[in-house]
Amino acid sequence: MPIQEDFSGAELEVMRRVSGLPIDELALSVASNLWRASQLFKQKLEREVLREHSLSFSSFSTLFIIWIWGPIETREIAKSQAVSKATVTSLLITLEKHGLVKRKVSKTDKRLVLAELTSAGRTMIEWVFPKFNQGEADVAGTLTEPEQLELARLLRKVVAGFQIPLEQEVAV
Amino acid sequence: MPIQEDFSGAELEVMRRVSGLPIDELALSVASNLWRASQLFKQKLEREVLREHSLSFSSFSTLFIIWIWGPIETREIAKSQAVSKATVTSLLITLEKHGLVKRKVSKTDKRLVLAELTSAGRTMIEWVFPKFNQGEADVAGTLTEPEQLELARLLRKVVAGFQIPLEQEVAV
DNA sequence: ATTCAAACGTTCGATTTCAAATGATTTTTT
DNA sequence: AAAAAATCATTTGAAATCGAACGTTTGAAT
Repeated sequence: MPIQEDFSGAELEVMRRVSGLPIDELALSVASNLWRASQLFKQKLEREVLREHSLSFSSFSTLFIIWIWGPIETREIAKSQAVSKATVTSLLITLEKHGLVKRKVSKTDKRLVLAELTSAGRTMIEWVFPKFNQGEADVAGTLTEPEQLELARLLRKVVAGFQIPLEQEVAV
Repeated sequence: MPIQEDFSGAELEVMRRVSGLPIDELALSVASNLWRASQLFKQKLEREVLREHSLSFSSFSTLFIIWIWGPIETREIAKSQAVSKATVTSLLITLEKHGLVKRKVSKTDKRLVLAELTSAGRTMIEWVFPKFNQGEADVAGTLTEPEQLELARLLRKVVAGFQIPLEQEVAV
């Protein structure tokens, strides 16, 4: 099976050095390329799009979520971004400091905090998002359109796999 | 074209709200699922495998790279991990504090710093890596083997796309 | 040989990140 | 209704992360 020609040089060397150990090489290959692609993507967008607006990748993502979902609870931001509530607090403080976001306690449940954009925040996201999306298009553009569709489908399936953590064990 | 059924609920709502803007929805879909999958993967491994050994995802990755590549220069760790040199310095300091790694200045070029594992570091990575790989296998296991191969291939192609940044424009 | 430029790792300041602990509020039990 | 448990967001302390600035060392140019 000539799998070598599908590997990058570094990847091949790793495989060579862990061969002999009883490991799942295909899973290693999937995971390491997933991680590497995501990090390169993040860096590209931060450097080419976000830096000039003094936004971090996380700040931008948070701004985007608030833009999409209107006034939204802190805990929902955390869930949608797959980060802790503490992280969201920290991000919102930074965004508030920059005048892009406002926080207010919910009237109906005083434990909840709602986040919404200021007009400066709305201006910012509406200005930056198209450029961000262009960066996404540059990255995805490495693939043909059928390949992009397939990649999205496979990633979606992987993501869905995380959301059924214990059910099967409980069902015993 | 019934693409809806391939979207998750949240993803669909985002698409609905940005429709009307001239954006590349497929690229958005690829990028957001890439990022989400990578973050969920990182969190899963940190919680289920690394936490009990007091290792962060980055610490583990650094340990792994040093394990594979023997004494290795700081700049090469940075490149292979797609992080800045400053980050590597910080990670090596932490790893050194925990007695897992040793640093030494290169004899032939005093600007370079070489990192290598201590015996405690080697014991650690050889103990943790199989468990880490099992976590990778759990994640990849959501897909069939042909799907895993295809996902790895597509991600590898995306990664390769980052390594030819300006050539084409220069060629004009 | 001396100066100049490039490359390297580190330091610095700011932000992001998390788990654990905390304080406030709401819901459930009793 | 009072007490207990659960649920929030925040704070705290530690680490990760980056760009920019810095000092050291090497290589190139004069």
